Amino acid sequence: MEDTKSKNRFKDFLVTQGLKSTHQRELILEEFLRAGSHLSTEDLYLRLRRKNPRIGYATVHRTLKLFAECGIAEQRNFGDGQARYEASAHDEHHDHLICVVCGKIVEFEDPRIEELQIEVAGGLGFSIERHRLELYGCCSDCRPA
Amino acid sequence: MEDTKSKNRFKDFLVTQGLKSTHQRELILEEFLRAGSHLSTEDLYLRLRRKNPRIGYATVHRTLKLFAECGIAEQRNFGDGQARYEASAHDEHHDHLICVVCGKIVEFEDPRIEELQIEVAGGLGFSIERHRLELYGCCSDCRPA
DNA sequence: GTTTAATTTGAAATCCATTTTCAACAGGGG
DNA sequence: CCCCTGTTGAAAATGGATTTCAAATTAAAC
Repeated sequence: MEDTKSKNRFKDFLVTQGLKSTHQRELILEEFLRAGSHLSTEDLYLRLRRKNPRIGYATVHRTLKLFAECGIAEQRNFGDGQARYEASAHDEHHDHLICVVCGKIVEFEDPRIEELQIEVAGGLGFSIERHRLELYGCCSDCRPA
Repeated sequence: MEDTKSKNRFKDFLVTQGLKSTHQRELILEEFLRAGSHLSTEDLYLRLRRKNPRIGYATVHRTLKLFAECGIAEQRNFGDGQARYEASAHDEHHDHLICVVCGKIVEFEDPRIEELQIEVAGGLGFSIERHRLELYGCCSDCRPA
């Protein structure tokens, strides 16, 4: 249950940072974990409003930043001018394939590419800390037969 | 002379699109080609102001979009909240290494990585149109000996 | 349970890069 | 030169992210 893991990690984070556990933070975490990945702040905000109209955009925004800070979420940016968040699977990293027609986002991972990145960077004197790889193209559903 | 090539391409673009060749557009293109790559709109605007105080930000912005449209420039986004533009070398593609300490940006290219990208995407039913690969790390100048 | 000190909330305001508006201006064909 | 159309630039609008601040909530202390 990744959910429980994330919830515990967030609780621990709040405690160690001297922050408080609130109703809103719980609601937001619940909904964040329930909803699929790659949601914008707006997306999550609207989903939450449907169930609890008394929640504020600012709170959703601040809470998502907390999630990122404590490591249970990662911020992404696919160039549409909106930050998106996804629940992070800790040990495994992945990159993204984005369909330019329908907007579908698929995750993938390839150790050979990672390997080459390290090699290339090393050759230029860099040690890599993180990277971003996004492939934009057309998925099979959107390609004319 | 890549410069002449870009200038001609832009001229052709203006003609075929029924757009006009103006003093400002020439100035902006000159300065864009002269200045190094990875400039933000603001950067270029300030450089231009030094020589010609009568040029407007909106014009620089619009003109950079024209450059991108006609293919002599590419828009980049390295996550600092500002779009950057670089002169595009047509036949060759490259990716970026960014030093998280000093902000230095190095370009690189590796056909093996490109190859693998196509392979991986194909396996998931995608045909790639373009991609973005950025490696963030620490350059040799910034690494403690 | 009550008090207290500190954090959190949410509506609204602010920020800031980008984009649009619009009246004055410039290009270039006729 | 004239006219039509595209262009310019100052200013305003936009839109997502972020901050402000008074009121509300939390959790520790009493």
